[in-house]
Amino acid sequence: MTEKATTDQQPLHNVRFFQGLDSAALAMIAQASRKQRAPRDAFFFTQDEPATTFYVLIAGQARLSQITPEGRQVILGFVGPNQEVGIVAAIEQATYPLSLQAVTDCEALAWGSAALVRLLEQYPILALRALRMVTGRFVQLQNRYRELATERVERRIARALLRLVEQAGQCERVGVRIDLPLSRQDLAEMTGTTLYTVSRTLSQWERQGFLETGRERVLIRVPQELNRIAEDLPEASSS
Amino acid sequence: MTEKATTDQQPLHNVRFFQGLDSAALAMIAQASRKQRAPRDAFFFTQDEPATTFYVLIAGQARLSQITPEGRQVILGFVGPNQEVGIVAAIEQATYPLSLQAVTDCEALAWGSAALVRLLEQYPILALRALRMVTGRFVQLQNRYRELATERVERRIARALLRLVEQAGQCERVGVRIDLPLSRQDLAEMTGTTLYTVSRTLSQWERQGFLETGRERVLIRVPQELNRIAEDLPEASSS
DNA sequence: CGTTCGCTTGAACTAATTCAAGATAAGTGG
DNA sequence: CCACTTATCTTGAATTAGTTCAAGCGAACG
Repeated sequence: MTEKATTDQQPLHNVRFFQGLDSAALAMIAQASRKQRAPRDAFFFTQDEPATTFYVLIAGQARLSQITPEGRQVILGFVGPNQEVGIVAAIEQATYPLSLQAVTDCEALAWGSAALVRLLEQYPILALRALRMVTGRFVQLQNRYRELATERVERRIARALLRLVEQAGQCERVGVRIDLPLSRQDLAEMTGTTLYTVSRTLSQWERQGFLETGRERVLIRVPQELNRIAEDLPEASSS
Repeated sequence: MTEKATTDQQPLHNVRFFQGLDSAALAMIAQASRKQRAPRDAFFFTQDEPATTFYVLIAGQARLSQITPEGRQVILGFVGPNQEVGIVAAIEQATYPLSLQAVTDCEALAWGSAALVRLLEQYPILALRALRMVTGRFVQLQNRYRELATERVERRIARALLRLVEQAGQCERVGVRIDLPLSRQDLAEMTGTTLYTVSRTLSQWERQGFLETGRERVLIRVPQELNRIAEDLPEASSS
């Protein structure tokens, strides 16, 4: 399941968390990692288990989610190539506050808590980098919280799709495809609604020609229209 | 409006952020601060303005809130004595992601960005402490996000009240009073609902004898009942 | 080739919002 | 101290956005 990482291709220099470190440092850091693969649907870690590992995703997409006591799932977001996750492993006694599950086959570099803490001590800039990272995520989550508290479902779905375009958009001839398996249920769990409402909303948009959908597949033909819905702009007039 | 802080009473040793530092260090840190007062309703800082200052509240309670583009307010939480806020000032070029407004007369210690960064460098443990702090807040916010996405209004209001008891609960003869001016509108903005729904819900609870309310005032007589509603426990039987 | 899984759609329902009107309490100035 | 003003709170009635339930469709999969 795990193997020593190859250092000869420097996969870390695209990772924002490590940006600014020189090649020697990156090589050292990569050396301390182990490569880990996770097939689709496998969990990197699950909510409430001790936080022992920090990951940088190399390939694939993974889902950050929480399960409510009643068994309902809430999707907090996705992690893609060159994104890091699990900084909480730097904190002693911490447990993961959510689960990370591969939605496509994934490949990641992994560091244990001890190694991570050593890195933070050895390269003090990383501690500040980590702080900036978590703060950034915090701000994003705040905005989503506000969105959930104040916006209608339709707009929340539009926003979720636009975020997914940023995260995993793949340009096609006729628009942008969201390059990960995405069910109606997933979208519902991302926006705090039900799969029925998502289905109805997507159907409507499909009728209007904004997008095309299929089984776990969304292709956005006219992102501007989604943007208009998300931002409450006036409808484009033909004059 | 601001004056040099007095160091002779060491107000910092109760602040979790500085916990573990020796008295000499605390004195040094206090020396670098300035004392700042804010009368009720004054803003320490507002959303989107450059983050220049890190605060530790000494006295009073202040409200963290965001305003939506449409002008609706969302309350993210409260800050009380010995709690710190504005670590984002350590990040260059950052702006505050929300506003901090005094809800009672407040007194705080303040450090500018430069001083804060110097502290983080001088006492490396503080960087890790800051990381832990933000991570902790992040986890809390995640849970509230999940709550908002999955729970009914009644339960969200009960949870908000219980959190306020933790934050600003004052024991009275007949129960716990929430020791800050708290309108129905405030509670609505904390729970993503309307002031009407909050009013109806509190009225119902008052009829049931769980609490007493007044103008901007809530006294919780039977916290266990709120807890029952918040956690969906069975109703207490008299057997 | 049948079964599973994801998706759609209609119809009934309901939790919560919105609107409206009045009650209550707190400040303000004469 | 009282009248006046303002802000908060309450409650009913109408409305609605979104949920829930149910039934059926169609593509993928072993």
